[in-house]
Amino acid sequence: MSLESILLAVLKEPATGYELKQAFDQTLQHFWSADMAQIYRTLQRLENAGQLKSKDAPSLKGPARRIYQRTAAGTKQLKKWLAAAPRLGNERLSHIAQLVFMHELDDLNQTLKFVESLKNEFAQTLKILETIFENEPHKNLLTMPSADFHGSLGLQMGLDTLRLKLQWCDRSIVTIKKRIKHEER
Amino acid sequence: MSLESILLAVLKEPATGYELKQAFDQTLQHFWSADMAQIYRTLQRLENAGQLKSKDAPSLKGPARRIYQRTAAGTKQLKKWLAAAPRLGNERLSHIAQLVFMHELDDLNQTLKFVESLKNEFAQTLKILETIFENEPHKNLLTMPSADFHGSLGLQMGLDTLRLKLQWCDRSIVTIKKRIKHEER
DNA sequence: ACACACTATATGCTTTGTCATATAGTTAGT
DNA sequence: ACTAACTATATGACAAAGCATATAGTGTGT
Repeated sequence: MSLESILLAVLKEPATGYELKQAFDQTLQHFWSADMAQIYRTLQRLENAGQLKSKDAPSLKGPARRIYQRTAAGTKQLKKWLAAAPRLGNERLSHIAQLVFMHELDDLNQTLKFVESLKNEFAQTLKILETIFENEPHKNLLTMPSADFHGSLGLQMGLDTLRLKLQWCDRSIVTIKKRIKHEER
Repeated sequence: MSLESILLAVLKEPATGYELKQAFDQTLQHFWSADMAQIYRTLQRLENAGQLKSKDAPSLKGPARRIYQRTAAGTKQLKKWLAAAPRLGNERLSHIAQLVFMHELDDLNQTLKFVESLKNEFAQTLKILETIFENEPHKNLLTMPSADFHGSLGLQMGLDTLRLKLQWCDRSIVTIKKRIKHEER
């Protein structure tokens, strides 16, 4: 399971469920999202399976924290996942589905509005990724640490994809407007 | 729920669960995938909710078919979904997660192999979409039927995205190879 | 006669994911 | 003193998704 593997990956460095949730909200969610309930339960499951261990720790502010860390068994499991072939073809792009079937609304202004709001969303996400990129100490791709290098490849994919999506929005908006004008005649 | 809505959308024209599954396998899965069990059960649920109606029909080859069709209530429900704002941020790109954490394998040749296999997958999908595109009677975007126009917007997004992903693969492969050479020194 | 592929629907079981909510301590502002 | 925001973990209930498998008729090749 991907969430299990992602948690194992992040938990090379010890962290609590709460911290993991924040990591998801900030960066991870751009390729995988997870909610609290799921994270806490998955951590428990991984500990029961011996792939994580945990210890209690006091909190500066709030209730006691439970710090999880990967075990050797967990590392083994993680590497197995990392070495597997990519699993594609489970795309879930509900917004594209919406767009494709939107002719049912029989109102191109709705389509236009929809693509414009898509553009907005993409632009916001792009901004976030750009901030992440800028805050990285852009080291040389050849000499930077391997973890950073791999992260950089992923981030670049995200940046490129979002920029393309914005272009697609712009072009689509132009086309839709043209079609609206054409309809008005 | 997106699957429900997608089924409602496709079922303007009557179809059986089997035919819907084929539609998913051929084109729909590029933005939403669903398996048989899920489709049949969702159809039943939608019928119970009065959004679809079905009738039995004999089959030329095989057991009796159950043909589903959208009701007025179903259309209403569909339009509600179509008119809603896009729901982004539920990305589930396990392959990017894999790549980002692949430094744990401590073997850039594995990373290289991984990106190469990604490239292969993307290239195959692109071929499929290009075939779909070519088999369309490329009508004028201004005058073609509205359903085709909306489909075309979605298809264009898919084509653009895949071409970009292929470019990303190529650039990444070059970079990884450079890093491998750099490491060898 | 037999195997295999295809058409066709359906159920059982399990895993994942989502949403709401309970509990509880800390900090900062009004 | 009160409230809101934040830190922190957890459970209950349910919806969605995934995987295997049962059932059964038809057509094709060997």
